[in-house]
Amino acid sequence: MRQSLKSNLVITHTVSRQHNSFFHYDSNAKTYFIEQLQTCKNLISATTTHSNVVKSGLSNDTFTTNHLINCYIRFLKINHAHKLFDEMPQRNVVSWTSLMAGYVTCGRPNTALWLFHQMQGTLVLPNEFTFATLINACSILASLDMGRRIHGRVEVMGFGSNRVVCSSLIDMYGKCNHVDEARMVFDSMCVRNVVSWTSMITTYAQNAQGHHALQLFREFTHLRMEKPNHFMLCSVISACASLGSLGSGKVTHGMVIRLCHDANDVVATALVDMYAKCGCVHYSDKVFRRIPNPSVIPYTSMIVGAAKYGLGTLSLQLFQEMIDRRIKPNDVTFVGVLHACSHSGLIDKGLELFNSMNGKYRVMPDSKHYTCVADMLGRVGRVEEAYQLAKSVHVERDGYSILWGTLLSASRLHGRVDIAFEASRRLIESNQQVAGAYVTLSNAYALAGDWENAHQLRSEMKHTGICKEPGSSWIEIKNSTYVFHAGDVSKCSQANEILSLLKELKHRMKERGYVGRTTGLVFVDIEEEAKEEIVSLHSEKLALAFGLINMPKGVTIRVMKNLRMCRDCHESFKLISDIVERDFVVRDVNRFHHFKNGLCTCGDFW
DNA sequence: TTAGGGTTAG
Repeated sequence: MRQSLKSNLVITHTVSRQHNSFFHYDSNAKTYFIEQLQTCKNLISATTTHSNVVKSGLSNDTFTTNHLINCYIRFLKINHAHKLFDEMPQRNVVSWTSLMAGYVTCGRPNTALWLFHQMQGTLVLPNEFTFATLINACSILASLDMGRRIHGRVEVMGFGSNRVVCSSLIDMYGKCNHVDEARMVFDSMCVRNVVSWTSMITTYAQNAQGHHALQLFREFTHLRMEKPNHFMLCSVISACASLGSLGSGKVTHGMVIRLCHDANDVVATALVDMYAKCGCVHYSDKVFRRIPNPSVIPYTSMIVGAAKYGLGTLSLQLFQEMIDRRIKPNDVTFVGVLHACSHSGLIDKGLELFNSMNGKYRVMPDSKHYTCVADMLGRVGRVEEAYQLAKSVHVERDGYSILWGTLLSASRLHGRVDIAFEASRRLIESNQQVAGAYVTLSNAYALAGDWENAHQLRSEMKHTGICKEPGSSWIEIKNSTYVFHAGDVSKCSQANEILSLLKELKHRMKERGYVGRTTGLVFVDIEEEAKEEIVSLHSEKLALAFGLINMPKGVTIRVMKNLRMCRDCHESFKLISDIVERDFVVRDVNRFHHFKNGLCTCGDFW
């Protein structure tokens, strides 16, 4: 790399002879070079200017060299930047911080931390820019220990109230899954801005605390200090998705449109994901089709959404479409298409895609893909093949438990107690998913009629104090959330109604040829997992059924005609109408817009 | 008068 830099300089030296007016240092030349470095559009221009800087005798000037370093970093030429840094007679805090930030940008956060270690051996002191960069490196690495140590230095050196440093700290603690520490930093801030609020909202959203994320977003909007930007809206949409909260998701979508962020691809991708997770893949598709040139991420989001909804053919069509448009799939895309094949019974196609991953698409299969294939084979009863696959691959710690957990479920489902036993043994030995492994193995014994072993395992769990938290699932109906815990319907006021509905659904599904995963075991005390399964299995259909009961179609659209909405709201309504069904729109608009004498005075959806 | 923070798919 260093050799190529020299070559470039030789070439550009020849070129620059044509207009060699910068052989001597003067301040105008310096200003000109800096402007060139800040605005140059390609590496050739950068190296040409570099050559002229050298000829003009400015190569020892710290300020100009810092600009050169940052210019090379802009083109991701970190080795060029580091060589310049090494050759500097005098480096200041900007030189150090620029190079550290460059390494973070180039995906080498560890080198940035190593540079900080080197810097501590000099007389140059770090400033708030340096700390923000270092904390960002810790965030990427999810290195809590290093992050805490740098936080300590931040406080000692008096940068603890800097807004940018604090926002980085919130993000770092969030990425390390330490929500309380992130909140402590957030609460300690005297002045916050949209970035600090976004960091905290994102922390909640990414740590399964969607309700807290939405609550904080409400607080932010009530303050009316700044408008939410696309970063914040993305996190809010993501929180709605994690909660499966369609109502909040649609309201946030309305806000996205009103604040003119609907053309942002990242926001649109978040919406695609949110609608799919809320069970409205049809809306996902509408949002997706409005993205002019979707990259691999929106495509993958749509592929995964369709896959989870059982629309395997749609997933595969989208996959083919992106290949035709020369968009390169990545590892996540393959998780999506394999998942689609698995859930739609497209085994041959799934195996064909899996086998072509490396050769045709240059994506190396990893534990996620092995698990998808094991799941795909297991679902159709090809448990032996799934078992052979799992035994033949080497996977890391987390991937290992997921892969063998999948094998355990498949073997239990198809009565292969031998494989279930081995999968459980592997999980218990690896000290992961231990309680789940005990319960599933116990169920496998019960399914095979081996009640003695089933009870013995349960006794063992009691004696050793292994306890599995009951699973739960939830649905949101008309802005209320209904939570179901495995094996406990007593807290639900509509238990009888729900159970009779489940029976009815099960009956109809059987009529259509559905073969249940659970049999008479479902209502035996020992089988809490089985109950969990039946509740989660039907929750989506339950939501639909409740929808039919409690949300009749035909909420009159005439109401809208009597209302005069402000122009913004009217535009929002028109756009949303294009995306979602009308009866929902009417409810949403009536609920979240404020009307006075038939005139919309709405300033905010919230 | 150069360097720093928050977003989307599994």
